[in-house]
Order: sequence, then C-alpha cells, then structure tokens
Amino acid sequence: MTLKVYNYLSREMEVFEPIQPGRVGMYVCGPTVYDHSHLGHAKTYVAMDVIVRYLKHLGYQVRHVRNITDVGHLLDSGEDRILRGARRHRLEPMEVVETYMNSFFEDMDALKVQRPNISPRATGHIPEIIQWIRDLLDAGYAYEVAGNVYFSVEAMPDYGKLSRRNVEDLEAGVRVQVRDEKRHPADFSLWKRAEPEHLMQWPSPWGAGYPGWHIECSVMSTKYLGQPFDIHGGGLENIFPHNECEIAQAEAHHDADFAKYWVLVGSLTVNGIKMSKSLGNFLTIKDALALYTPEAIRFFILSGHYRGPVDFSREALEAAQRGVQRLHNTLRAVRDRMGTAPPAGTAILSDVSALTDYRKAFQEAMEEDFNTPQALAVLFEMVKDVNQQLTQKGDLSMGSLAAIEKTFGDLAGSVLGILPAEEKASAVSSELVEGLMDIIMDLRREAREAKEWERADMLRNRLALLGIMLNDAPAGSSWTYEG
RNA sequence: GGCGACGUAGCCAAGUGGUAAGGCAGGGCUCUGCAAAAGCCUUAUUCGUCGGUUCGAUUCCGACCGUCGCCUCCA
Repeated sequence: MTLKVYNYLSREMEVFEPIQPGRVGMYVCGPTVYDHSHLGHAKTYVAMDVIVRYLKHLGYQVRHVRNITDVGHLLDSGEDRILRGARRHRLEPMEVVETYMNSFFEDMDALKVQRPNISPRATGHIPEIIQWIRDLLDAGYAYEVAGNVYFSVEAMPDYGKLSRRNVEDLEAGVRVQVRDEKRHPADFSLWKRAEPEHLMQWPSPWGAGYPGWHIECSVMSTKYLGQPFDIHGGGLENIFPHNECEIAQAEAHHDADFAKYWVLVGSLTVNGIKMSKSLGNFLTIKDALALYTPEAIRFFILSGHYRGPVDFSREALEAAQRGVQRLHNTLRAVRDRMGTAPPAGTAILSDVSALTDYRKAFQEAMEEDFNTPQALAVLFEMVKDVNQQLTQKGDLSMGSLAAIEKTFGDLAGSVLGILPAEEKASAVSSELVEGLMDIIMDLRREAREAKEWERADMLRNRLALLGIMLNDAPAGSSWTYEG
C-alpha cells in the first residue's frame, strides 16, 4: 500500500515519502482573522484536517502548523469596516484580532477540525521576520526604497515555478497600477512603511512599518518545520501570488527547497461561483451550524474531491445531512444490538475478512490522493452490508458487532470525522431518565396491546417533540434521543 | 490579454482504453395498527459538441461551445 499525492509543484501524482521516515511536517496557510469565517474556509480546513487525520491513521507522527494572520492585511484604508469600527469603538486592532481568532477556533472545533500542533501568529514573529528581511537584503534578493523593502523576482530565475507563470506574462497582464519605486512590476513587499495613522506598526531598520503579505508564512513554517519540510497546504486560490512568493523568499533565504509536496484545496462555490466575502455570497460557519450538523457539513465537503470545487446549495447540504444520517442509523443499530448480543452468536462479516476488505478498499481510496468521495462510497457499501446482516440475523455475536463498530469508528470516525460523538447519547441517559422512559414505554406498550392507538401515538408524538424518537420493532420498542 | 481547471443521470459526485461507484430525490414491494427506521428491486445504451487515433474512448489527441478560477486582499 502506497500513499500517492498530487503535487502541484510537479502537477503529477507522486508517491508520498516524507523527508524523515515516520514523521510529517505540514504547514497550512491559515486565515486572516478580521471577520467570522464562512463555509469556504470550512472546506479548506476540513479537507486539510482529513489529510492530517489520514496521515496519523497511517502511523505518521505529524507536526501540523497553521498560522493565524493578524497583521499585514489590516490596512486602515477607510474601506475596512472592522477597523473603522474598531477605531470608533476605541478597540485595539488586537482586540478585533482576538475576537475573530477565537471565533475561528470555535468554528473549527465545532466542525471537529483537529487543532494544529502550532498556531503561530505573525505578530509574534516580528523579530524573526525582520531578521529574514535583513538576510535577504544582504544576499541581494531584496532592496529598500524609502522605508519599503521589496523582493526582487528577477533575482530568482525560477520564480513562478509553482503556479506556472513567467515574469514576462505577468508584466504583460498587470492590471494593478505599478508602483514606480518597484524595479519590476512583479516585485512584492517584504516590509511596508507605516504611515503615522496606521494602526499596527513596529520599529525596524527601515523605519516604522509592518511585514508584507507573504513573509510570515515562509518564516514561521521553516522556523517550526525546518527547510525543506514535507507538505505545504492551503487554498488553491493562493497559489499565486502568495504561495509563489513564499517559495521565492524561502529558497532565496536558505539554499534548499522550501516544501516537498504542495497540496492545495479547490474552492467552495455557490452556483458555480466562488464563495467569498467580497461577492457577498457567503454563509458563515456559525450560520451553517445552526442549520446543519457538523457531520453533515463535513460529509458535504468530503463528498467532492479536495482538489476540485464543491458547489454549495441547500439541496446539497440537505442531501448530505440525510446521507450522514443513514450512516449514523446503522451505527446506532449496531450499538443497540450490542446491548443484547449473545457472547457467541453468529459471527458475520466475519469474518473479519469482510471487514478487512472494507478497510482495504477504504485505504485504497484514500491512498489515491485522499479520494474521500470514493472512501465514502466504500463506507456506504459497508452500511448496506451491515444493515442486511442486522435484519437477517438475530443472533450476531458480540465480537462481530464490536468489530463492525470499531471499523466504523476508525474509518468514518477517526479518519473522516463524520460520526457523532457518543457522549451525546449518554449525556441524557441518567438512571432517572432511563427509569422514566421505562415507565413511559411500558404505558405505551400497554396502550398498543389494548389497541388504543390514539394514546400510543400521542405518547410517540409528545416524545418526538422532545427529540426522542421511537422505533417499534417486532422484538419490542426502543428509543433514541437526538437532541 | 496570460496561466489554469472543469463540463458524467432530476440534484450532488467518483471513475476507467473494453463497455458507467456512492449519496440525495423518485418509483415498486416487504415489514408495521399507522408511522419512522430497515430490507429487496428499480432509475444514464450513456459520460458538453464535432472530428481524429484505436479492434474498441466517457477515458488519449485536436477543434469548438459552455462554465469557472487565478493574474488585486481572499481558504
């Protein structure tokens, strides 16, 4: 079994071989925290999360670094409502940053995105950034003009190698007005001079200013992961100029490749158009979570390949919600059965071999560049199989049921993160609740035996209003709480 | 203008040089007092269009049409 990864650097599928055996260093471009995150962010980070989870599943020791950009884009241009608001309300920019950073982490936690091992912030690395810029100046890769420091793309002959652009094309197509002080239109800022009214600024050898847009990622990734490191991830839309600039800076600064594999995630779209702040066609993660479960949102995102776009729509989310429910139903049925399973009943799927086949098929899907849609298809084939066994065989052994539960837990739970937390059910199951439910279930059973359907249905409906769903089976009725 | 991606059933979405996964929705049946859940069966002679290569293409090549992304902060 070999993990294959599509590397944007080569534009080919490559066998994944970490630089150090058994260890993976991975850096993901994180968000700029100036507003609540939307589903587009969710797609990128859920996709990267599954990649991290899968690498861990394979036994790699992963160091996952994802930055928080808390400076550089926070220009007090007068356009930015947040900062204008911050000024009006006498908030420090850092208070704004803190608010939305916390919001972002809340959202990621809610979506069951595992926290990175390190979440470095640009403002926490100003000294390192300044040192890097000095180094680049000393080495002749950068130049200073009136408090601004620019990186000279002409000093890096292979600038553009990731996004497959060349400097000539860039020159031809520039739409932005070129700042005269740049030697080449494609040169980009390492350090920017701060006007006195600029809200965030630090002293530097070039005067008061703040870091450019790209330098933090080069500095922080290599600080914690070394250079080169294994995987650089993020959203595909950042391939140019951001990722390209990261490479140029790092490979100029240190005579080594920057990152070995570039794993970039396609955008989330709405009616085919990218979900983005500026277009206003976004749904915040918090709003989405009010409508759909975290598992449904993850399922929706994972139902498309990470490199491609996934198109958001109500219908798609609702389909995901129902799809994930089907998976949960089966798992719940397995767990219910475990409560009454004979220790030595019929062993099914046995036959661990069948389960092994599903694990293998799942693994084969994931090893083809993390093909989660294929992996989900495998899980649903297993769901169908398990459902059939559950209805056909009443005496499944405890061992078989436990093996099934474990398989679901490992694949759908640990790797994909689309199983509900078990705690939810136990949160309400106290002795008192169990006792009360026993009484109610007895009452309803008596009503049904007396064919008093109205009373039986009334009990069922009122329980449903509390989120308690009844399931009448030939062997008797059971209940579940869905909160 | 430059670079790139995509176009598969009602919707979402995998995939392969040899005859189309999976989910949702729909239809029929079983189970059920009725539901719900579950089960069984069923829904693309066809993969944007037109050519080419091939014994054979949805899969390779070319053209065209359409959609989108990046080139400016953006996950």
